[in-house]
Amino acid sequence: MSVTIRDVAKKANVSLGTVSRYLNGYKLKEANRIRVEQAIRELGYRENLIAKGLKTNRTMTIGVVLASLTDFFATSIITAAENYLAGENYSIVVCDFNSKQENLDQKLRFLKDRFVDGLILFPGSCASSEVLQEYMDAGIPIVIVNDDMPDINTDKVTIDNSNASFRAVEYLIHQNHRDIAIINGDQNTYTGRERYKGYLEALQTYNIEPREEYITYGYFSNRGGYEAAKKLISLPKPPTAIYTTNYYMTFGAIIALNEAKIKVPDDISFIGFDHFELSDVINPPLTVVEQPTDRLGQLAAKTVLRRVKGDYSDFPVHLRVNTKMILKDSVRKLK
Amino acid sequence: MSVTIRDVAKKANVSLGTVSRYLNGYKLKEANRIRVEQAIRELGYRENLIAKGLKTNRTMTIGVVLASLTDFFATSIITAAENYLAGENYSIVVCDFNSKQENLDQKLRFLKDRFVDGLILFPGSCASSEVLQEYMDAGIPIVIVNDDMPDINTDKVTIDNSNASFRAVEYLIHQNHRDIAIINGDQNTYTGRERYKGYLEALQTYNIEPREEYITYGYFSNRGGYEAAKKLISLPKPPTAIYTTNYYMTFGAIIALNEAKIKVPDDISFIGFDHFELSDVINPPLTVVEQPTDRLGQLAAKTVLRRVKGDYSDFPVHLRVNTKMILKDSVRKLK
DNA sequence: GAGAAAAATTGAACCAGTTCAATTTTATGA
DNA sequence: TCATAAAATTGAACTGGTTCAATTTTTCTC
Repeated sequence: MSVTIRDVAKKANVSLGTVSRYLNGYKLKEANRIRVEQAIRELGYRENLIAKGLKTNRTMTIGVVLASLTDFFATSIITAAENYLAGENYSIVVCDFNSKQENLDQKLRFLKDRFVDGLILFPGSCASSEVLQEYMDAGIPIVIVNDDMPDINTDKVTIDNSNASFRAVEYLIHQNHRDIAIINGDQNTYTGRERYKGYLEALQTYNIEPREEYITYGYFSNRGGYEAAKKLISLPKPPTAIYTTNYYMTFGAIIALNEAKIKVPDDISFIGFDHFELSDVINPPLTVVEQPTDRLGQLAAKTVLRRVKGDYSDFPVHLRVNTKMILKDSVRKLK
Repeated sequence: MSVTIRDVAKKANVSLGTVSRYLNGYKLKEANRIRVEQAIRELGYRENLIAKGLKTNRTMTIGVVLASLTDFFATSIITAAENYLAGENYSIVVCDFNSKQENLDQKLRFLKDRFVDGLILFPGSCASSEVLQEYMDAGIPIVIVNDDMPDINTDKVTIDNSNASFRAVEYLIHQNHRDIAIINGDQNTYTGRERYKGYLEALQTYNIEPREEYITYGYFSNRGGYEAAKKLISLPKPPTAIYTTNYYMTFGAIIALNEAKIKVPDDISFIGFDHFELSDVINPPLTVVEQPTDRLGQLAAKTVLRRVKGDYSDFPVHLRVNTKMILKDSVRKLK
């Protein structure tokens, strides 16, 4: 049926070992090389990755596990990772665990049974899993994206979340804002805590006392952002600036401001999170903290591949990449 | 190193053929079954899918190819498909072709080299590919989601796009609207054309002459929807109702209306497309056409698996599922 | 309890590669 | 030209399953 290495060997009049060596990049005698190449071409030979995997225990496959495939931030990162990996002839097997701990365990085992060579994990709000230890024991590298999981001693790739907040709030302070509100994400998550931390640090650095009523929670959801913003603008003394710490909350908050006919930046200044298409559509264009999803994805992919190939020189590494502030027109400089 | 079927056979004191038969669901003599089960348990044996695949040419893997992993609609469908497939012990290998024809070919070949057992394809605006014919020749089933590809004779799963538009527009007509505008998607795509078609059919059915200036194009993008809406509301005689034919355009249009301080539904009625979280946040809540992404995903998965398992009884089938209209408060009944 | 039919089991051969000890070929040097 | 070292090649054995013809065991019948 299909063309095998033996067919190529016969046609090229060499042994199958020679063909195998050719395919794996070893040098052949010039004359043999030419005949092998010609045989491959003429027979239309294609490598059988399954057979290869059986002996080598390599499937050229990286597992990707995330809470939800509909999470724009995660899929942006995965896109970048997939592109990089495909260039290296690796494919990704994706599993979604629907934010449920028991699913996470199950999916991790599922992928392990499929002999993924490495794992890129977006834990979201899920705790660690004993299955991860099995990966480590089996020597399957894991890269955790944008989360910490302190009990798993492995590589991590994150944005510098607290620094992102710090710089956003610092920018507001430099524009003479003092009454700066934050719409926080879920404090049970690493990113949620870190982004809050940066906010507090910035205030502290500039000797501004944090005010409890300016610290709100949107739990990383659309509706949460909407409600938090509503609450903030109905305070007796509303803040002069709002900083939201994720895309969905940014979006919800903007809708709330629009609805209440509050003008940005005239009535209130605003810094959002994540820079997608929609920032162009909202008026005025928003000043936002942009997450370098491309770089995150590439870094995650590169790191996991480095481990797969046996380079553990800097293990475990925590790579932090900086966010970028995109200055647009949603922040007013106060007198 | 790892526990094989031979280890199990030795421990259970049967031949490896017997263990293999047990694993594949054949009946054993009671006593043997018990010993095999015990051996499997005690040794912690796990099936090696790679080895299995080598002989059976089955990888228990379905390839998924789409334009962009960040497309919410597609990923919603994929989530549902993935859940169903995982339940059947299949995994999905995902490739993103970044809306480029040459990438599509390359990714399709990439997956074929990985011996996917079937393919779920979201062609988006891409044309057919010769590689698809190779799949068909190799007997690898293909299910196309929400697109047509007339030159590929295979299964399709779509929503009933033209009917979705028809019913939305009909609903507006029943609320006594006559000046109904549409914000169309890209007419180079199947969904774009079909949704436009349903609009025209509804007008025709109720003897309403379509007006050229009410037929606008947003090309399925945020910004496109925004600009089309702006154009519509600045017409000398603006429409009394706007119907948008995709999520991103709905979003863009709403921003444009908000910005222009046009009240929905007092000044203009509105029907959007796709029902996500954000409909809850926008005020007033939008009447929308909801796409049953869960059902689409399940159907696509079920169909491809049926083919994988050799059931070609109704091949090729075009499954059309109906959209659902969610009535909220964005349409006003005219006198 | 013998003989025949049915059911269950066995294990060598196979899938398409890799690997490596043994062998052959080529290159080097005096 | 020959001995030797270095490089290239060979092919059997292996990876962990499945398959199926041959064999063994069990069941059934009289």
